[in-house]
Amino acid sequence: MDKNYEPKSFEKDLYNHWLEKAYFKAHINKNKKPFTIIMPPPNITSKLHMGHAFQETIQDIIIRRKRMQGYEALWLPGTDHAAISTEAMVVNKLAKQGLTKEMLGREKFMEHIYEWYDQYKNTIINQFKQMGFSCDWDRLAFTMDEQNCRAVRQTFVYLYKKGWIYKGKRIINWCPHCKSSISDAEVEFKDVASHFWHIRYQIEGTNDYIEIATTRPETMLGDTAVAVNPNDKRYTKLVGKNVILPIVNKPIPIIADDYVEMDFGTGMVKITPAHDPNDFEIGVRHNLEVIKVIDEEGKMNENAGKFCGMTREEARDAVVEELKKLGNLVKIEDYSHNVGHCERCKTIIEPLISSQWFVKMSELAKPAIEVVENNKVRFVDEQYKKSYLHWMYNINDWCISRQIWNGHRIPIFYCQDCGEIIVENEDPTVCPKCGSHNLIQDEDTLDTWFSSALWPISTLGYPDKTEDLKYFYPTDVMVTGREIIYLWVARMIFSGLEYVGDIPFRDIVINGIVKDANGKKMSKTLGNGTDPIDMINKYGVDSLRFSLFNGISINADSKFSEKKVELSRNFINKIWNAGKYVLMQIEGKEIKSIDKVKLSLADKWILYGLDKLIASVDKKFDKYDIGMAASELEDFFWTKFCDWYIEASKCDKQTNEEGTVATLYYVLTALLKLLHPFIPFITEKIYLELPIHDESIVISSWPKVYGFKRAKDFDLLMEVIKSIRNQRAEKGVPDNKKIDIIVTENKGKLIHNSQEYIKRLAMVENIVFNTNGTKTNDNCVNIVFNDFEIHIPLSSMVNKKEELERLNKEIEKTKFEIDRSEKLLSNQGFVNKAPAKLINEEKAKLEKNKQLLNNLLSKLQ
RNA sequence: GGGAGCAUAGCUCAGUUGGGAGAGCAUCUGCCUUACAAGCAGAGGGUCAUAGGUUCGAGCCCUAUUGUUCCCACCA
Repeated sequence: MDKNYEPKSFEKDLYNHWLEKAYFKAHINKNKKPFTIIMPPPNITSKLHMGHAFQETIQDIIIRRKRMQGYEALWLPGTDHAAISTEAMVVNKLAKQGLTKEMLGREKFMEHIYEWYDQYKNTIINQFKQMGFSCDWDRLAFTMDEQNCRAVRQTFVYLYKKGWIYKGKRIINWCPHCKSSISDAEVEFKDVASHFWHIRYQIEGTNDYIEIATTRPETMLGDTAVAVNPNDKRYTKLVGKNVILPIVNKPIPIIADDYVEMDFGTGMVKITPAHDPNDFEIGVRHNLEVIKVIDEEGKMNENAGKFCGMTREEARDAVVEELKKLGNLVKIEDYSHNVGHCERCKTIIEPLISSQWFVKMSELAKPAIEVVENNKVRFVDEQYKKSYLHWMYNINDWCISRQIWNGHRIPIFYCQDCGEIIVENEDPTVCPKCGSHNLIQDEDTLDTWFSSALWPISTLGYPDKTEDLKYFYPTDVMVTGREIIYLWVARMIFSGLEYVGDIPFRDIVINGIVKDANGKKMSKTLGNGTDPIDMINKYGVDSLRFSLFNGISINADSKFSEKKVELSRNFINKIWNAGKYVLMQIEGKEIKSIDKVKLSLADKWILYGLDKLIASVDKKFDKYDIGMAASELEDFFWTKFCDWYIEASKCDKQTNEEGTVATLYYVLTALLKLLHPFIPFITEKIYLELPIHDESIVISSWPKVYGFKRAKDFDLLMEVIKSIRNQRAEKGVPDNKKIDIIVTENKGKLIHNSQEYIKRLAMVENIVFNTNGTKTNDNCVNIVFNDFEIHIPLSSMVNKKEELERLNKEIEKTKFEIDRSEKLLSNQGFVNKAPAKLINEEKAKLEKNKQLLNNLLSKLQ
């Protein structure tokens, strides 16, 4: 092995080797249980960011352990076509060349889209490979590939024929500048300073007026009602009457609807069903006429009368002027409120009414609620179960049509001659009703989530009933972000249940967000993100991976900092050096089985500790508590294995080399395996250097608890060593100066048998045993244990007064402990109600401390 | 506006079914001890956000308050 840890020198080669050996490929194997993770597909054109690095590594860690545990482990990767954002990027690119979608036409435009995909598709995949992800790359899927197209088509046809897809009206977010509908997610709400215009409406047939307040006076031209809260006593009498809509001079009804808040504005809301989503809903409930007054360019249309042709902004001023002239404007108030803007061009969104396709949700939701309620599908973090169920109970029908060209085109064909609607698995060429060939396909595409919803089944072969589906499905765990529980997770659940009759996954792990060092979300616009590739180039993949997990909870948000990567690199460097040392020790030696050798105190201690570690790490893994598993492994490797065991083994190897070699090999091998899911490269690198090893750590077996006996004595010995070290430091003895100690051993032979450990680890030159009861207190620091005493003659440094003070402090501490135990044990409530185990422990402590106190007091004489 | 999470050492966070407050970093001290100075050894540092309650016993359970983060909705 090289002297220094240089990750770049081996990471790439190891990964390529793993690929060549096909370790990540999963096959149907009836002798093994499958374990399956389907990767949430990243946007095909995206670049690796910390979010990916984190979320994907979680899956890699889980799947690598399962593979080692002997499961047929499948991690199936894929990419998403991200219809809207890709279309936007391509439109922008074309705009720079002076081109628009419309100029090119649908077919040519789609060619540009696919060119774009081809250009970028390998970036993210190659970066995933650089991260060491153990996916079965031969199964790489794409939400627009042939398999997914068939799955989408057949699902659509199935739902349509079942009557669960229908056309309905809905308000969409329309960007008058981009001339496109945009999704809710692409609407940016910004606080805008504006006004509240108070307008009075005459009540029909009276001289009474009501007053409403609005931020959008220009939409009043399309008003078809005024609404009040049904519980608003001020207005109860007015409900059912009409008011005269000013300017338009038309009677519109006053209706009652819960949506209206009594104490906001005047408690009266003008209702414009064509230009406001909430008003639209109210319109549906009350059967109101829908009058569109603004067109797709953001201009007033013919329904706006004399305002026709004005922009929204011009019309607003003109309407206000007109109201003023008519005497209907009561007052203008300053007001700032949230207004939706187009994320890309910053134009104010115009909500417009339009025809959209919907999926009826009521029937699909039922089983999807049931499986989560009864934990067949389990949110590992229970808090999400509640919000999932709440959303599902109140689910709205799903609007699946999008007015863009990129994506799965809606497979609905219209006969231009007889109006027949044709929905089949194959594109029709002739109308089955009238025989016409004059057919056109719906212009819209499907919501990207329509194909994503099928992801766990389509990637395994759906709509065909494949062997893969039978073997690998339902998958085991889905790891994803909390912002897409509704958009994606929920839809995968009802899709799996409806289309293949089973849940898509058993466990759902919702991972947190990796934020910057200040706790801010990493974002492109803020420029506070760290490129994972930079970290890899500087510190290596393992360091980055470990830094993302060490000590964090994967369900909580975490803070990333380069410092953490550096610290992880330090740990991995420690592994490198420890590996180097162990290899030096065991090189050329016969490595005997651990049950065939004589074990030293230290050997027994580390082996017992390893057993406990394995059990604990397994428990944490099974709870998906992998961040804690990582830090426990680090602590064991560094503190117990390196700082204590390896140092102690330097004594043992003189007298019991066979045991030391066997233990070093056994423990290091197990630790490398336990660490492998987190840091695959260094663990493989060292593993392959071991004199005895399997073909690769990737496919080696996960460590199991052996059943070693506890070695209590070494724990006591550590206390002894620590107390000597402590006294040396307290008295200012530098580490390079060896000292002599005197030991009085009243009971047992622990110290007698452990002299080499003490000498080496506490920097002691000579140990003298005080066998004849000589008084050794003078000029000594006396460390008192139950069975023995350590006297450290530090004549030049020990001040008798100081030593007396130190002893008194020890005595006080022990007295305090005794007092505490006695109080507790005389408390009837405690004795009656506390568990027996605890009471016995307390009694034992009390006895021990009483004896210790006697020993200490004797030192004062 | 609705819902959820978090609040523990200067910083980042652990703290399993309630049973004596933990780690790492940072700080201070001493060491180049032949795997490792990207290291080794030692030390100091906390009214567990606040106020109540349940209990023999509360960082942990209950209630309220404050601060903070996120999700959903976007309000005329």
